[in-house]
Amino acid sequence: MAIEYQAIRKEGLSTQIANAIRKAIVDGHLAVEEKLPSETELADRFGVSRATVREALKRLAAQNLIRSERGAAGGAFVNRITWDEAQDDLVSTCRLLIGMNDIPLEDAIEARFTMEASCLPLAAQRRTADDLAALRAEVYKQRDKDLSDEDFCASDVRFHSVVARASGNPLLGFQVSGAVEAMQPLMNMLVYRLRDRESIADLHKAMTDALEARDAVTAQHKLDQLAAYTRKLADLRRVPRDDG
Amino acid sequence: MAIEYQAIRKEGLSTQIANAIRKAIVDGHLAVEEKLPSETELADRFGVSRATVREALKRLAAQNLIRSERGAAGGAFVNRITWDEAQDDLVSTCRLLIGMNDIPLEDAIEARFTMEASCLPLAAQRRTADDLAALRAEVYKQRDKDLSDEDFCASDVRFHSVVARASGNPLLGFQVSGAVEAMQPLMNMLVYRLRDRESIADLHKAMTDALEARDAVTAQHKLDQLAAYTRKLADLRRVPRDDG
DNA sequence: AAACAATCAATTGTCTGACAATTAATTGTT
DNA sequence: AACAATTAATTGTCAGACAATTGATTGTTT
Repeated sequence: MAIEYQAIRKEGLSTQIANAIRKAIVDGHLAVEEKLPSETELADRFGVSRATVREALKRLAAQNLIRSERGAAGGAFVNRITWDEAQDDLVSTCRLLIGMNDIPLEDAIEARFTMEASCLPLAAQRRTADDLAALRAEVYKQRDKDLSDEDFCASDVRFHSVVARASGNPLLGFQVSGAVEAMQPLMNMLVYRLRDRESIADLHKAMTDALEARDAVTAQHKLDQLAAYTRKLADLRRVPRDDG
Repeated sequence: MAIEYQAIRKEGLSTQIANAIRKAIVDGHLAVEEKLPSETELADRFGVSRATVREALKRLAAQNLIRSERGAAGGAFVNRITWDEAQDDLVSTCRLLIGMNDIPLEDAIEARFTMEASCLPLAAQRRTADDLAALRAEVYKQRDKDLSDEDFCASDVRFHSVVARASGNPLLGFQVSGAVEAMQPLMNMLVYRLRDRESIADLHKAMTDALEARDAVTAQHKLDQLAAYTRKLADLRRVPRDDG
């Protein structure tokens, strides 16, 4: 007779407990802002020590699923995940992926501009007056000749994040602006001469004008030019290999 | 004289330690696969107890930044983050965001098809024979009349994930196929009649043919039809409100 | 010498019990 | 009624112990 292999648990207790609670949250058995039982009670229920429960809770806290508050009315509460927090996570994960997996600069540029382009038609339709104002504010900053390269780059990233969010679709804005911001460290490696900055700011202004006129085709055209310009800068930056 | 407010530490020790180690990893001071000091040594260095160090390590492990191995040559090692793991995280975060923030079905559909569309031109250029084979395999499954609604839906999701990754850009494929997969629970709420399934499979086949012919325009056209079809199903599914 | 078994040592996983810190609620005092 | 002190519940941290795992070492047998 064949042996019935029990589903052996290689995972430690704290991992199992974390997974159990995570499942409860994801499946909606624990509502947002609901309070979990106290650590001592969880320990009793799961039949483990408090230290083990705490390690499980720390895991969940690291994923922003819960937060712990001290005091008499304290405890662990289910977090409402916000777009901003989630985007921060996405950005830092993307940056790690790029850093650890030797993503070529060209691939990153391609991904970023491809995704941004997909937002343009929607942004042209739905951009608000606030969006336009935010875009113009960034363009204004970019014309400042005393701006450091890093600040210029940060402004550039903000500009394109606003474009992504101007699509009016939070899900789309979250992912695309995340992709744009994830690229910031790579963009910081580029060197902008004064003429480059002027050209880029000009393109940004033209793009803003096109969005104001709800002219998606022109906006797309300007974005293509920006992509080409960025690729050119990336090529220039490339150090010649010393394969002697 | 103005009081010099010390940077008060509301964060607990374990959080601070986790952040310190995370920074070391992100900044590259700890290389991939490098071994961290043992828990006891970390506890000594930071001047805290082993339990506190362990909670910090659990946080990092929850973010896939490190893993812990037992045994003589064990310890905590810096993880190489893989695209698949990162995508799993992205998908589960997206699903939580959608669930907790009452994203309308239409917004989710719009985001998903918008992002997928941005991959199409690249996919038409770069699709491999393997990609085409994978696409055709899914279409074949979708023609099976005995398939459950859930399995049909899962195949549909896999089909579009392959399209996203056929763009040949890992960064783009990661984000777009993540977006597609994040939608699966929502798509599972749709009801497919037999005729719907046939129409969808037909569109999938036509899209595959277009990609094979490197015809991005036709592929885009078919994707637009799929989007329209999905929107129609979503509309039908909507239960009439009983606002009596 | 090679193969195998037993032991050892390092490390993480878990438990127990204790105390500190924080904070809401309660109680007491004016 | 307003304010102060106490209390109770809860998380945060600590110290020390033992179990479980696993690579390395050592010893034994063939």
